[in-house]
Amino acid sequence: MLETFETVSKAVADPSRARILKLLECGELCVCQITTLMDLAPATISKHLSALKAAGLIQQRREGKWVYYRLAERAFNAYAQPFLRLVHSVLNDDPTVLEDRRILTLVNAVPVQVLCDQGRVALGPNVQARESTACCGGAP
Amino acid sequence: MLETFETVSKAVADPSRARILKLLECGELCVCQITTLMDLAPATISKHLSALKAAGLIQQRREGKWVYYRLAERAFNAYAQPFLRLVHSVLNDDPTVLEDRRILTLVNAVPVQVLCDQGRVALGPNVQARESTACCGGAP
DNA sequence: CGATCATTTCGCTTTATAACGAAATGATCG
DNA sequence: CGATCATTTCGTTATAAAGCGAAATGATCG
Repeated sequence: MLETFETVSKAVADPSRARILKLLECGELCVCQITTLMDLAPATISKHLSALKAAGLIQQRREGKWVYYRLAERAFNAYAQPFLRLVHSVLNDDPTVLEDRRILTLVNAVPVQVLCDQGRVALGPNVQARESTACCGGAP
Repeated sequence: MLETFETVSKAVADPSRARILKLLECGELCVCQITTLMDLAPATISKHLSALKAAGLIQQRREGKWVYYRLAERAFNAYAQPFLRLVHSVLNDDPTVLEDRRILTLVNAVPVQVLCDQGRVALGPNVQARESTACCGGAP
């Protein structure tokens, strides 16, 4: 029991995974969509999703070439739903989460196939690399 | 915000710290009581308490030679109370937590001064080292 | 049925965390 | 006001976790 609690709480207690959970609150996403959104390597995202799934926080579904993840609907253990409810109730005005959701609207406007082929470029000029907020107007 | 969420969730997502929180649900305890209960080095307990305090989950109070810790009553950040409520609602029939609470009754029956002097010995024969459940009837 | 391609696993490096003993701190109480 | 002693900090070690690139997997669709 304590062990399961540890698995679930540790799964939540990582910023990248918390961001993924907040994204999935808006609806299911496939791996390449999440990868593009978070600007991390596919291997990294896959490992995060694996941790969230092992914790019973998310579930997967295959459709064609893509694997879609969504928040868990059934209670796989005693802790998953309580943690999901907690996460749902917080971070809703966090800047990172808000920015993620802004980009999410751009992602949803692009066919998944295009996203897999082109990555971030497919999102157009409204999206830069994550930390480049000040790089263009910076000192010469 | 995400950073604070990380601090609080990471503080909760450790079995030792979760056990401490469950103990403090029963009332405040001083460091040497917690040290005896958990059978860990004072330095280790102190660090855990420091992490819980930095997360706004507990607060401290000095009385004489001892420092007492209790669950936080005020909301030091947006996440502490939600996490405390979650923890309060779970793990209540976890074997480790139940055993901790059993030993807690023994601890509360002993003056703090005696506990500081003698450690676990002060609790009498009903308490062994943590992992010795099967050591006495084991193979020769 | 074989090539393609999204996803996952593997191997590795870097960074973070838990635990301890020893030394430092700092409040109490002779 | 100095000794004592509970607690904290420091320094270290060992284990765990995050991230990536490269290779493996496995489902799809020519």
